[in-house]
Amino acid sequence: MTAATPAPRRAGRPPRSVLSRDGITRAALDLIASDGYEGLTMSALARRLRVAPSALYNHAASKHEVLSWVQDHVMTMVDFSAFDEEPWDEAVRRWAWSYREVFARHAPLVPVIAVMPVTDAAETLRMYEAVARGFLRAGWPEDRIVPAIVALESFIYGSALDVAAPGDIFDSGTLAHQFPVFTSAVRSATDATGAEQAADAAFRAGLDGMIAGLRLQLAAYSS
Amino acid sequence: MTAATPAPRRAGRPPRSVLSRDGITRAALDLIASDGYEGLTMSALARRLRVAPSALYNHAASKHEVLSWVQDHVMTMVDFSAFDEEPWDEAVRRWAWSYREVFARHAPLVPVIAVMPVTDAAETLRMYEAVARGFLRAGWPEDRIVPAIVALESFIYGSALDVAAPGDIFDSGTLAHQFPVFTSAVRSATDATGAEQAADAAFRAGLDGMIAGLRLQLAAYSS
DNA sequence: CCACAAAATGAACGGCATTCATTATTTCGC
DNA sequence: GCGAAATAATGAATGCCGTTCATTTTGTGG
Repeated sequence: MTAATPAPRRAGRPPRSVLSRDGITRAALDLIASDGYEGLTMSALARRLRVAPSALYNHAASKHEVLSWVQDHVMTMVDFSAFDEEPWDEAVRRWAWSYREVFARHAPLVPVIAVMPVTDAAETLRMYEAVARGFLRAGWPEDRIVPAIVALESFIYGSALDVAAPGDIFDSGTLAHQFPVFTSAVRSATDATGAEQAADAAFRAGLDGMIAGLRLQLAAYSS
Repeated sequence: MTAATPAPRRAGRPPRSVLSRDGITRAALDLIASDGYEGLTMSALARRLRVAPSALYNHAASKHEVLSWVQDHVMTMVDFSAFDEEPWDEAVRRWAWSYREVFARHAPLVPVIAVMPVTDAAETLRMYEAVARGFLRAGWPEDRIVPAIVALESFIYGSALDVAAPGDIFDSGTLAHQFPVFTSAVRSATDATGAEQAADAAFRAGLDGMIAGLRLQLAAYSS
């Protein structure tokens, strides 16, 4: 029984390639799941893949590129199936809640994804195609679809960041007496809903508001 | 004329303190203005203040704390004066546009601020107080004010990130033919408004939508 | 078969935030 | 007014990070 350590690989190209885009992406997601995004380093990634850190650079140009692979995979976790089954309002609502939940668990991706081109991000494009079809079917003018989607996405990204905020983020501390109106509003909000669901309450208010507002715009286009 | 180099400071506490919270914050903002956020390092900050990097840690516990000072100062650039002068709709609109513009120029602060407690952030609290007063005056129930503000802020933060996105972020590249509906929607949107104002169009659509939607909620509370 | 591309190792590199020992100065309690 | 303690600077060192490069081995196309 000496087969425990499988003899460290010598330098030089191995018989069969050890790394691949899919393998790296999977390992990165595993790492994120166990150690979070601060644990996702090129060294840790290489360690998990039983490879020297520099080997990664034969497949990815940079850590940023690895992050873009992760981002595209995370998009597959967003549920947009409601656009095939439900009326527009309800489909948008379900999609947005799913979208926010997924990226709340992947908040560090938000600043990356908001700026990253979708070129070659096939899964991301799959989602946009389904959503755009849903908007078109609901009667949206073609040139208003993308602005509306971007607006919803911006709200979703911002809200995903908000989920990570501590429950007492609005605690004014010693300065409370200088800002009585706001302090009182914070208190009555946390009384109405628990502090831990504050993010949910804000998301619901904003999403329902935006859906209603967009529907008004849609009605205006139709007339 | 040998007074050019003012003799490097010896080790030991100087007669009059060289550093202060305000001075560090100012230097950080200067640095950001000239070199951007990637140029804001503790070394560069120390260099600008003619001080050793380690001296900064007598005043700030970490770079993150410096960032929180910067954030609070940046908040003073947001114009919320409309809440004293205009009806609710218009005040929210002006505030939101100003807020987005400021943080579009400070996008790297967005993930920080969205999670940072406001305790001891006096300028930030000043803004919230004014906004909350505006909502109260417009007839909002006290416990609905904070969720509405958070919803608007989430949208603003997400939109600020969006401003930094490249104009051709939605270019589907070689995969375009697989996603015809979305590709066509992108084209007709960029035809209608220039690519560089895409972010503005989306922000206008979303903001007007959300304001209309929130006004509907307000009307519902009143009845 | 041979040149070249591909894919690994391992040793570097520069930059980063941060810590620590040291030194000099001020401030505060007695 | 004096001594102790807090304060605020220096400068050296630490450890981690992403990344690059020379080298070695293996696969592959002309």
